[in-house]
Amino acid sequence: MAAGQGSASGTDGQDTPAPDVAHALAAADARCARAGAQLTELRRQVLGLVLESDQPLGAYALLDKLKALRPGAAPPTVYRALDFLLEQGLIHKVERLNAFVGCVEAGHDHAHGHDHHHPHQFLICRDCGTTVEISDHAVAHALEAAAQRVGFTAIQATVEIEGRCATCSAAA
Amino acid sequence: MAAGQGSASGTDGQDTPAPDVAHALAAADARCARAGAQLTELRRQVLGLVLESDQPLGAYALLDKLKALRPGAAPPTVYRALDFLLEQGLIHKVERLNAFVGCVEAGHDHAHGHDHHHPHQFLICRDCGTTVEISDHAVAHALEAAAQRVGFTAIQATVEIEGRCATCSAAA
DNA sequence: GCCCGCATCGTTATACTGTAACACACATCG
DNA sequence: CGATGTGTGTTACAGTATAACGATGCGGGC
Repeated sequence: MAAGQGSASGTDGQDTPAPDVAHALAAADARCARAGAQLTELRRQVLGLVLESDQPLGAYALLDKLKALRPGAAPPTVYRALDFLLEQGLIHKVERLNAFVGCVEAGHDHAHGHDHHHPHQFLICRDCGTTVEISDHAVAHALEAAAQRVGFTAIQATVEIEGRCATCSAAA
Repeated sequence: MAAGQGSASGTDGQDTPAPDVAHALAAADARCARAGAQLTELRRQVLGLVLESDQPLGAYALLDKLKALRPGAAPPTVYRALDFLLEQGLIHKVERLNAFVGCVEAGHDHAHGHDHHHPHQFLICRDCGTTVEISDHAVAHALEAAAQRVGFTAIQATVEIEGRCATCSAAA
């Protein structure tokens, strides 16, 4: 079993045995422990699959991968795990793609007390589809200010910028 | 032709409850004319339905309403119209709700030359579900700046802020 | 007039995304 | 032991969106 981490399924040229993933999983463990949440085997597997991919994965793509580890997996299997991971802030959903990515800050060890969602934004390249997560505080502040201006109390923001990444810009 | 739309009546042929809607439709006409696009009867009907609603409408809710005007309407009927209206910037999609709203700026008469998408943001209340569109330039600039900081060329941004509207905040 | 290409729309079928509902296993607690 | 709560397996279904093909109508070139 446990061979699951590295050579996923001949994805692309990049075959990362990913010590990053192992580290992120350990951080996730600590985070869940602090939050009193259980990072079960299933949830860890799903998180691992999301983290392994450098690009957003749809729920059913994830399901396909998960089936290699859990033959009986069905849609609710993966959706329940995803819901948990979203609640814990370990992954984010890219609404425009109906897909999920590991959270860039999940690996950071914050002082306890900061266990919730952090502001984040996605940059999605129209040409190559590459999706990058950033966490820009100026954007967060602008959003907060804009909301307050109309008496709205912001809790969480979905920000997804579509455009052209540096690589594709250079190519064009 | 007695396809009533519920409220307004009495006026001859035209069955438009809101003068806002009529105005917006006229503006849409002008806009499409300038863009060399055809605002056909179907598209105008769908746009009218979206504009009539003060809240986001899902494609199938829209389809149900459209069936009153066009018995044969099917999913592609409404999706094609929505695609056109999105391209023309006459409506926006709220990704988190899989729903569509009329564009707040579509009714404004801009100097020609400004026929494309404008920056916009949605405020979605968790309690009452009310969705409001704003167009905050500070947010737009912050997004642009954040993107440029990583060499990304922004073309269009989806911004949806979830939280509590003024009314629901006051109630709580 | 006639043909052709194009955009629009009708129609059927299907793919993709997400949930409801119920059953079972196990752990904790009185 | 029974009761409760969480996590998971399993079946079925709801909701969202698109593919594919046909029919119509309109404008341009012959």
